[in-house]
Parts: sequence; structure tokens; C-alpha cells
Amino acid sequence: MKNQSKPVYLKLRDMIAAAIIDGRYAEGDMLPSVRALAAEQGANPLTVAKAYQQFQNDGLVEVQRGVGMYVVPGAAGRLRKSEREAFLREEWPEIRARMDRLGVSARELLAEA
Amino acid sequence: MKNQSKPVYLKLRDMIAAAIIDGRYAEGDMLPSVRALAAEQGANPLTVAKAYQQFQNDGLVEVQRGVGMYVVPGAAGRLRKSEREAFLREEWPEIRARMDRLGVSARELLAEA
DNA sequence: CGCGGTGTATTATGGCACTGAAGCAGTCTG
DNA sequence: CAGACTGCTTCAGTGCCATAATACACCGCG
Repeated sequence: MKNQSKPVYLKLRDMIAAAIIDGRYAEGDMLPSVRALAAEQGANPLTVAKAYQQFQNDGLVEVQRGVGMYVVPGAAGRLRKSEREAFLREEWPEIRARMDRLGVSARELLAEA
Repeated sequence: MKNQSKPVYLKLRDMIAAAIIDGRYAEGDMLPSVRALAAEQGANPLTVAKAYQQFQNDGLVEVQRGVGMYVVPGAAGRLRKSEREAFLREEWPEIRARMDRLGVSARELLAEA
């Protein structure tokens, strides 16, 4: 029902963001090259570059031309913080309203953990 | 952060679905004509028709040619049920994983209610 | 019947996002 | 310098979305 086909570059972006937050791409580490990640994910190098671009703009990764892209110190924390705020501010209210309309109990779902 | 620009016809679809579930378009009622709703929402009649089309396909709305489109009896319940299932199956797991990663606790979410 | 209200089909057009292919530019290593 | 790696730029193709302008088919009412 819901169109779950997000653009590839956004899926990659989320994938990378999760990896940074979880520390699988540690601060100071070099990210996989666009070509390497593209090959691994079966995507186009340009599409990967577009995903990386998002992080550059936010200053979470730094580019060394001809070398690679590095995770900036503090990136994991800042990323978690900003995503957390964005989630609470923009996504949760809608989700909550949706759950109420559909008769889904938030308390019930959150208790399962 | 999250791209909130969904296609117009999907936004209309969600808007109408919410109205049906909430009973603002009651079962047996006639929906606004494509031209009327288009004018009201500043959209194109064809785009509205495309949104309505979704509900016809699911048998939630019946067309009386030359008259209008009517909400089928039981539509609200069926719609709520199917959306509820889709939500729990497709959206909730991702939301839950996201919350865990971002360190959002159930407690702080439920406190707002 | 005639008129104005419904939804629908057709065709064309412009815009935009996504993806892709090839090549350019910078850096490191030997 | 030569080669192999990096990211980046440019040009192009594809498909979806939204819009528009018509035209058609049906119904209810006077």
C-alpha cells in the first residue's frame, strides 16, 4: 500500500548513517570508495557519490581529493542527535496520529521490547 | 531531512482515506466531485481522479456513472483494517529499529500523550 | 429532448528525479 | 614519471508526476 520504493541514493544514505551511528564506520576511518561500495551494493558509483554528498554538506565527512572520504570526529554523536531530534519533531507526531486513527495502541507496541 | 514531498495524488489519497476512516465522509455518502475537490485543493481534476481511482480498485467506493462516487458500506472498517495491517507489517518494524538506533525511549514518547 | 451535473478516456507537454556512461582532476606509491 | 587509486564533472536517457485541452458517456431534472 505504502510505496516502499525509496530512491537508491536515499537507501544508501540511511544505510551509511546507520553504520556511522553504530560505529561500523568509526570516526577517522575512511569510507569505502564510491566505486567499491557501488560494486558491493550493485549500484552506480554516481548514485553512491550522491549519497555521500549528503554527509559532506552536513560536515560529517571530509573529502581528501584523490585519497578518500573520512568520517569526521564527533560525527556519530552529532548524527544521532540530529536524527533523533528530526524523528521526534517531524516523524513521530504523524506516526502517532496515524496509529490513533488506525486503532493501534502505542503503549502495547512499545511494551514489546 | 525526510523528503516530505509525496506525489499530490498520494497526498490526496491519504487525506481522503483519513476522512473515510474518521467518518467525515460517511458510508453511503457521495464524495466531492473530482472537479469540486480539484478546485478546493488547487489541483487538477485528473489528479483527483487518480486518487479516487485507488479506492475504486479496492472496492471501497462505488461509481454511479453520471451521478457521483459513493462510499461503500463497511468501507471505513475495511480501510482501517487493511491500513492497520500494512502499517504493522511494513512500517512499524523500520520505525522500531530506527528508534532503537537513535536511543529514543518508549517512556518519553508515551509521556506526551 | 435539452441542459448541466457526474466520471472517464485520449493525447500532448513540461518538469523533475533517478540512473547511467565516459571522461576529467587530484593524490599516492613505486 | 607511470600507474592505480581516489572523488568529481558533464552529457544523456528514462520514467513518473502533474498539468492541460478535448471529447465522450451517463444520469437526473425540468
